[in-house]
Amino acid sequence: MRTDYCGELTPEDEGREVSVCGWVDRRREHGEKLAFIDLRDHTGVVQCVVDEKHDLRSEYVVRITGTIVVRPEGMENAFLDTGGIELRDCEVEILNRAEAPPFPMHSRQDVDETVRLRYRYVDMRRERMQRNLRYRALVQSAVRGAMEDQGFTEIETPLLIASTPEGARDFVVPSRQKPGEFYALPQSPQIFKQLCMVGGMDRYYQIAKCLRDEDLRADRQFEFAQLDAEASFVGQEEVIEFISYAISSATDAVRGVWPEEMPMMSWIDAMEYYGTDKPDTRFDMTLIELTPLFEGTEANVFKTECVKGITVDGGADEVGRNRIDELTEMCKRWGAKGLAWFRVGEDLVLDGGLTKFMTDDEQAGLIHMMGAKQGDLLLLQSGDRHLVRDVLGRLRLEIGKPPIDEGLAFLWVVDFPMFESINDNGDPVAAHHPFTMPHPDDVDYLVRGGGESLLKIRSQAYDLVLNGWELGSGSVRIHDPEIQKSVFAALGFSEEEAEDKFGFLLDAFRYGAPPHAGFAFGIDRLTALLLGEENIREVIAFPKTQSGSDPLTNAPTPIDDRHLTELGLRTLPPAE
RNA sequence: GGUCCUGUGGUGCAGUUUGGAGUGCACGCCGCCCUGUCAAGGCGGAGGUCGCGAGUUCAAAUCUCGUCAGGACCGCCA
Repeated sequence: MRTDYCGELTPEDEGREVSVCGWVDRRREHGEKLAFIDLRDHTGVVQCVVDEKHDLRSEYVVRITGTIVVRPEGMENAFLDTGGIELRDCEVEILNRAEAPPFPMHSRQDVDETVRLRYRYVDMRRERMQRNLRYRALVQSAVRGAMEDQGFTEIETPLLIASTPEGARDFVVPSRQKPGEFYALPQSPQIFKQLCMVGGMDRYYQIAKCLRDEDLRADRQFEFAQLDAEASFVGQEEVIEFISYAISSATDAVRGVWPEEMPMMSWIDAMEYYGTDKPDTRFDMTLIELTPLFEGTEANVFKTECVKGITVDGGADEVGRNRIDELTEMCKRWGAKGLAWFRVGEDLVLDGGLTKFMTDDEQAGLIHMMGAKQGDLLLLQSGDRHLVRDVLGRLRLEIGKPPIDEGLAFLWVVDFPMFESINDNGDPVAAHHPFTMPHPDDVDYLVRGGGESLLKIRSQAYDLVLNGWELGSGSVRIHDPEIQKSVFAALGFSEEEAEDKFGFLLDAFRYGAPPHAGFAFGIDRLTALLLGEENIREVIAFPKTQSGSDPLTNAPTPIDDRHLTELGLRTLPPAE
């Protein structure tokens, strides 16, 4: 049926009779005896000269047979890859007619996303989705290749698994054979990959679909793909090497450049200097510690646990009063009391409502510590340390964040704490999952009811960040059942609870578990960022909307009563 | 659960602040003309419950309330 692809024809094909198949991209008619038909397939577009009567319309599916001719001088189209040639003496065979597409096929204007998703099969023909989905495939293949190179074996893990109460909300599947009982869809293959390590598979990987029933965002869908990996007899350093290699291969496949070595930063530095555990290191504007400067100050605003500030270069003029008010409102929404600001004027004189409460030394010290120069704007937060970091971190992004497609800044964040806080029952809240190995120097703090000292425990957990997005995370796992028991105990699980939820894992660890460590990163997020897309829906063939529905298939849909009965289910009227 | 933004022929927008006849622009679509165009060109035409529902008003795309859909974000996502 087809001898060649449209986009691959060149002047070297001159004289060949070829058959190409595809969709009518555009037609330019010059009376009954001459028409130019641009025929499009997934490789590109080629101009076909049709000089007989025909009835071709946009998006008709056709096969065109003709002879390749180098275009006459002056008729070339420099904007088209095949612009040097055309098909002559064309015979047109209409394989299928088509209605006019519901939106323009060219990418020069944005189209409402609901309409694109409703007609995704048409949208997919357009350049953007063709490019994105093909690059996504390149990412996956590069990642697979990199893992295979490093001795990893692909193993599939089940989709229908037991529900675990930890972590995100599970998607649940009713059991027909055991009415009233349910499977859960995996939030990640975490437990299975650890079992593979006990099973002597040595190095496992999988591009796994994971499902979490939590609200959707630009970087979150119900279901997403991750490169999931685990290796035996290795620690953090090796895992970071494995994953860096896979990520670099993917970056090379898409961007054509192998990234420089990926820098590392401790979790505590990320929090203190960037106010977040996923810093966007493409720009500076770091959080500067000012607490010592205001020790013993008379200014009430700064009589707090922590004072930090950021410097906006040239912000004194660029950031107007209205904008400052706007930023202040944002800070309040984020939980702050307000926003302290100072403009640095001529001779480094500070201008701002709070200067009258500050001594000359404090003002001079502020300028010095902030590294400020004339024309800068200084923004300060004071209060509880967690809040100061958080608010300033958000403010920093609000003011300085570059467009998502500008540059690539990978960053490994290491030395996460084991527990992120103590809840109202006095139990610690795990920062990562409860199979994470504590830092060897900190194991002694790991006691039930340890209170605040538990927060000092570092874990051997690490994240990979790209342009301020969390790409993925991993850890060295606990392989010693005794340590695992004390972590469960510290978390406030009773022996029975631990046995009930994870007994099979603890059992497995008794039969010779090797030391092991692993990682997982999101394929959707990586692909989106590599392609400069700010939304993972753009790299997913059939994504859901923010409210979790699919405009194409209308999922989710009700199921009929007979089906419900078979599953032993009954629906309740919607809650008030 | 919450905050904010958007909804106007098939598509993208303007019109809404300050109420006065479905008004306009670009693309697309349909018909006719056109033998070298390539985002072809020329002439003509069709196409609308201004998301939906209530309210205010002599009068609502425009103001108010509610609701639905989409999006960004907060919460949530071990």
